[in-house]
Amino acid sequence: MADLNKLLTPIYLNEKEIRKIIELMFFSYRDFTSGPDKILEKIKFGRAHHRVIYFVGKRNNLTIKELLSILKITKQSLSRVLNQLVKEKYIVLSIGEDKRTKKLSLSRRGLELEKKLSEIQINKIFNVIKNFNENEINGFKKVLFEMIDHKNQNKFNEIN
Amino acid sequence: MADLNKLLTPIYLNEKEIRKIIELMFFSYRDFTSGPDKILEKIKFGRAHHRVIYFVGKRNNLTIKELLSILKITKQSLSRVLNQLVKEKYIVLSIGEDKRTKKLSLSRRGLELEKKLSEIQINKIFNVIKNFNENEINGFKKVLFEMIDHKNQNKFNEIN
DNA sequence: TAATTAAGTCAATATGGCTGACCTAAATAA
DNA sequence: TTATTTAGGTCAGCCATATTGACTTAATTA
Repeated sequence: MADLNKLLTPIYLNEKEIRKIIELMFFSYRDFTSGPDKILEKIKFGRAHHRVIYFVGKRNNLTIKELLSILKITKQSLSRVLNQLVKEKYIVLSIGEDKRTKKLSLSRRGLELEKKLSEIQINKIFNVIKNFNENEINGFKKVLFEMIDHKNQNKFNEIN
Repeated sequence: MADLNKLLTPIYLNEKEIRKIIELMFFSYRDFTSGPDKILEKIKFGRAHHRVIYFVGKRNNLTIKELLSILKITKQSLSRVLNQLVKEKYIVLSIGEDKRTKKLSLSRRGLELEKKLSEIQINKIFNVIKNFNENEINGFKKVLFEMIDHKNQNKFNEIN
């Protein structure tokens, strides 16, 4: 059975090859986030601040609830980060039509920081994928998408 | 110029499309690590323990220095995690030919945990990529590889 | 009017990083 | 042979990010 498996399984489905993917995920994600991390450090922010700025920048007038459902962290965790961003005027709050809700948006200052941080990642991705053909890039995106838990794939689709 | 760019830039190199990749990286990495995280939680370990177990399992008789150069964390950070793994008998230390060095290897217990944790990620990847053709999978791997900082790509090649 | 929802807050806890300072023992270079 | 470098260890303190649990307020909805 094990031998039959070896005969019938294409090489790219071997455990050894799959383990390479595990490592590629680790190394690439680490280096993918390291650029923004360095800038954030200077202004005493962390990766969590970047995420908030990123998604607020993407969807202006996001409510806290929506943001929590994207980030999937507790409101207590978000609270610390968000309060800092509001206090330091990167993010502006306003009250929604439903007066229980609050809408988040980037200030000019916040938008500047968002640009600065995302630019690094955008450039990195651009410089990588420009050397690949459309099929390869689509393969990359489709595989990554399928690596997202089924229940969370909707979230990606919702915001895009 | 901006208009010319729009005319000449393929759609998959647009900022909007690249931002999707940023999000795919975030969501996929989060869900990729969530499986092992749940198991680790039960035995009061974290993701850092998984990494150590993973790379020691991959390369038996790894030295501390080599492990540090893969993980790129400080020895003080590694120390806490590693001491726990040794104390709880997941990892065994022995002295190298160069008597200043120590070699790390997994105990039977450690190997069992490694299997249990990696199995989740291996199965997840297997179940995703089995539905893709070889070109798409290669595209995926090649793009991920190129997302690794140049200076760190060697590290991936060394261990593979 | 009662129940639910959105948001906020206080407190305690855990994990995973970091810097800096300092130590030991072994290997290597001058 | 002595001096330097290297591998590893340790103590202390700090910071960021996350968690759980308990409780509050105000607005909406049943």
